[in-house]
Amino acid sequence: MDISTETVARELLDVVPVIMRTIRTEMRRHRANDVTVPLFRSLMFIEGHPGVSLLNLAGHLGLTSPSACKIVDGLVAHSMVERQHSDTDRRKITLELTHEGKKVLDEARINTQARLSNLLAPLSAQQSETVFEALQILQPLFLPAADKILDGGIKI
Amino acid sequence: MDISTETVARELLDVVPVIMRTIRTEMRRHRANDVTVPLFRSLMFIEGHPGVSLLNLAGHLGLTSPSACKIVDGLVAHSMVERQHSDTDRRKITLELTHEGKKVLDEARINTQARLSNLLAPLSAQQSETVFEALQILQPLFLPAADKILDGGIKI
DNA sequence: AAGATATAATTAGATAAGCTAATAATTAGG
DNA sequence: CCTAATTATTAGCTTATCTAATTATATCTT
Repeated sequence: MDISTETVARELLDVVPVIMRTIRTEMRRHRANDVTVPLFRSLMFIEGHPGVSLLNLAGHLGLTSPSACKIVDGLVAHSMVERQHSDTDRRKITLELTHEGKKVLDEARINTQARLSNLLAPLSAQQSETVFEALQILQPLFLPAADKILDGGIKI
Repeated sequence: MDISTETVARELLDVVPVIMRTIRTEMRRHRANDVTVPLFRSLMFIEGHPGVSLLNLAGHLGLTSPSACKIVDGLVAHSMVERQHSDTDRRKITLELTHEGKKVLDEARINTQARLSNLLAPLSAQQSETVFEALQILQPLFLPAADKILDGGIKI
């Protein structure tokens, strides 16, 4: 069977919003400490790239800097992230997870993954593999460009 | 290779938000006539199910009725949808696409699909098929329950 | 058949997540 | 040194969502 990219596009348009909605809802359902999808993704990225600048974060999230700035404001206000001026370039900031941030992130990750896992339980081993492969195929196509190269030209 | 549902869940959490962001952005980029993702999905559903009630629509979108109501308000205000009282039950409303709504939907569909198609162009035939299969596997798992059964018990 | 209950849609009011445009601070370049 | 460019932030707007309360209609119970 030959599947056109148009067909795949239509299917993406159909299915992705529904999955997204579920993810959002599941995340909202658990929160003792409000972690929404963008907050979660920010925490994930800062955990994996300690010391990133605001623009790095914005690039990864695919957001404008004001949007990322607001998110960081919130994370700092809730003591999940530490924001400091960079020593080498005072215009920049550096972002680090706090102990609290790490804790909240781990909890959210565990809970959301568990709930999604449950939903995926009916899948056969074969199906799980197909889905996994598909996600790995899709990821690089949709990564925001800014995500591929960090400041120093370092690929991440 | 054996992929656990936990692994798939983590991957979903990683990849789906990124795809979703792209879809939103692409949709926003084109709009001569502002069609956002929820509006688009509403138009699609009303097209496929003329005469649906507000609760039907809310169920399909996975939203509460006030949220769906607001969306419908907007669609009616822009003459994309006609809202009438049901003859058989005056509490209910019936929703129909207008000519204008059909036009806007077709345009948005064509443009967004084309842009997504472009992004998907690098895929091999094999990869397209994997992605397509994966989406078909995932869809039923994430469909809101209200979507499966309409008023009369009719499966859609 | 009247009154109580349930259901459908809406309104009101809140919050979060985005955006663009403008501003402030700092660095880099001619 | 002064102009450019870059980084972050602020201000102000829109959209999308929610919960709780309201209105109108239908159904059920005696």
